[in-house]
Amino acid sequence: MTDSELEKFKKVLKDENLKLTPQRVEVFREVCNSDEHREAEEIYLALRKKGLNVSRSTVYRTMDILYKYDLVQRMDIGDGKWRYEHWLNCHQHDHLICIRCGTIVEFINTQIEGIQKDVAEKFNYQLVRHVHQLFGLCKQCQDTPVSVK
Amino acid sequence: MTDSELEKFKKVLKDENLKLTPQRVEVFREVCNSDEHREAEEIYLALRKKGLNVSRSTVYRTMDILYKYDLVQRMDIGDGKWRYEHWLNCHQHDHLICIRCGTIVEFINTQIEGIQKDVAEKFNYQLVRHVHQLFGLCKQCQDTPVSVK
DNA sequence: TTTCTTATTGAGATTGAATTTCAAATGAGA
DNA sequence: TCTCATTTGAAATTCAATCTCAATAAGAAA
Repeated sequence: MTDSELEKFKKVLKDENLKLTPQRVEVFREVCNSDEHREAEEIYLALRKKGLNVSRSTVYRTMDILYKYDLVQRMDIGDGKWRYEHWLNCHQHDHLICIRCGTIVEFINTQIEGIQKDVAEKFNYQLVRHVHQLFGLCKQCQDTPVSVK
Repeated sequence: MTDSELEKFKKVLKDENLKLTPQRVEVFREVCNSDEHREAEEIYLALRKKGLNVSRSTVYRTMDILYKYDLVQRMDIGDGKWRYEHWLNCHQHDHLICIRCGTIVEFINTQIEGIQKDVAEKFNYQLVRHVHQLFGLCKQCQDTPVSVK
């Protein structure tokens, strides 16, 4: 987390009349300093492991704020849990997800973005956002036989 | 629901050593006879409204079977509930979803399918399935002012 | 048709992620 | 420093989905 990122967060809090608390800063720092796509629980545990005592409630509440004000991105891969990733450089991207090991890789394809606009226009929808996830087996999982106990 | 559809369901049950019960048939019929994308609870309530007493548990359990054996399709639009649609003609398609009224429209775009294969190949992923959802405002919602209470 | 075995049903309990409650603590403006 | 609305933490609650278990019913065998 750079100073300018922290400033951006402080500005949002100020603009929204939200207080700058140590807990909120720690949650934001934790999310910024990882490129993973993590669940709130994982972020909570990562903080605890570092000796930072931020309650589970506060982690959930802070993630809501960060998402609401576009400071993090979140995704739902269909298992009932939100996964969060930092959104510092704000590159729109989609995801490739390994159905065996859970590895998530990002991809960008401008051609698809163009087609999405065409599709929305064709159906008279004003496009706001999209979810595009490709599920499959990553190279490593293709090459690893399923373990037999 | 046509006779051939029912036969297909009966065949799956037989092949999997599952019993043909009136409840299972009613659930399957209810799903087949609607083009909506409904939650298990909605399907349960639709059955009750018709005087068919199938328990909530049985609806959930039957939807699991129908999904597992490819007799229905299901989708997650990020609100924590599965939505089911019949899968009789089995056309692969994606969805346009209105973020205000919830209307769901289906679209097919073969060009995107080709690009998806290319992307997966580029990252060495063996593509299994995908989720592609476009969220926006449908024509009607674009034209309807948000009601002020 | 009757018997028998096993799967299925229904009602309620349980699960788990997320949200809410509320008393105590704290940020930040005056 | 004082004040007070906001925030925190712990526990309770929510809600879709799943599980439990006793009672019921499918359907194979006789």
